[in-house]
Amino acid sequence: MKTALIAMSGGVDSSIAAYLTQQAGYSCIGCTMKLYENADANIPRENTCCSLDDIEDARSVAFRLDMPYYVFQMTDLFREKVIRKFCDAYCAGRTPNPCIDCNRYLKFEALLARADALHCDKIVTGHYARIEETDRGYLLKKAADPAKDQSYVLYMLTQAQLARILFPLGGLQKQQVRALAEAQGFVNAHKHDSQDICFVPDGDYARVIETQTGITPEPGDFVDLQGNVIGRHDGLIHYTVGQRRGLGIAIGKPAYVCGLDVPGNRVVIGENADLFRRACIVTGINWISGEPPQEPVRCEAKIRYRHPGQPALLEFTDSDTARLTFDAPQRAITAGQAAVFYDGDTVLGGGEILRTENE
RNA sequence: UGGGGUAUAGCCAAGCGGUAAGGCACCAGACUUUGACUCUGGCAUUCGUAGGUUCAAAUCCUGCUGCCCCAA
Repeated sequence: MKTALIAMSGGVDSSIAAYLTQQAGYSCIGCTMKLYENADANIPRENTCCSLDDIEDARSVAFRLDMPYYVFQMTDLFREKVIRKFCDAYCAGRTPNPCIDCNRYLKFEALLARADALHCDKIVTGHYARIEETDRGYLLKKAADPAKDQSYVLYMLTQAQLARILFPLGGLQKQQVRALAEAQGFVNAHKHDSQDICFVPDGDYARVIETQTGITPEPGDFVDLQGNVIGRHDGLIHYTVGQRRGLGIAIGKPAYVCGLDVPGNRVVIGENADLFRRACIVTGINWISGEPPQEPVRCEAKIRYRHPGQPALLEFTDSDTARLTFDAPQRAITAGQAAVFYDGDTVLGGGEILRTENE
């Protein structure tokens, strides 16, 4: 009998992933990765994934499904691979996507190591994405439910990993998942979907950076596109390209962050129209098939989680670096965010946006 | 020191005798497994201040105060 290790957050999705994997005939082990401590902070929080309540929810579901269940202590790894990288990126003027690092290093890399230790054939998560096996390897594809598709945050998966991963929810609609949870009487059938950065309990990510790094951000100048000083800012880490709220700049029309000048400790302000760029450089590219193309590739590219893919041309300049040029200018292409390339429903690969490029 | 102008929410600003537009900012929700964006809602019982005229004043008149400009 095949065995599977299931990552259970305590939410409805991974619970149903566990249920479906069991129904598919796998011998299952449930587990929750404890990524950070927040239970002792006593923060009233509905949307975290590592509180004691969440672990109890996961345990409850595993118990009902009669699965062995473990909690893996991964707070050190999470701090190192996710929180620290998150802080470093912000301090360097970039805007990171911590979910991607968490997936890469924790949900898949670390989990696979645990699966090996437990002699599990597969690992299972509640991600909404599909894996398809073909004679030329595995394909990573968008989920059937476009509203819940998470293929964007999975662009870093390798063929070796894809061979051992199951995404039981990839072909389902969210509604179906909820209905299944209700039918099974799972405690979390109506639990709120997770959202926001899990280790930032109140949305104040800047404070997390300050406490984690011990660095107090230096206030500096807001400048317009001509370089005129138009105000004072609270420190670079509070801002990201495209941001409008929280600037406190009243110039009669909406003001947006158009750029971060790290050496000058300045935040450049402009209008919405000033945010559009056609091209950027993407580095650290993972190509799902394992063989990056030699020729330029037409694709649809997403430059943030909830970006509708837009047609673009991808030209590699290096084995893991490429220039991405959109057919039409895109708003707020931001360094640190991931660019993910698609061919229809299929994820070709992705990487981190290094900078925008002028044409 | 004369002469002129102007004072409306945090900022800009409409209003010109009939009982406070709008924009920006801000706040709160919604949306969202990243940061953002976006959307919806809220936001001056009061118009520098003290009086006066009037049924009725932010709107007219007078004093005072602040700021701006010109002349010295």
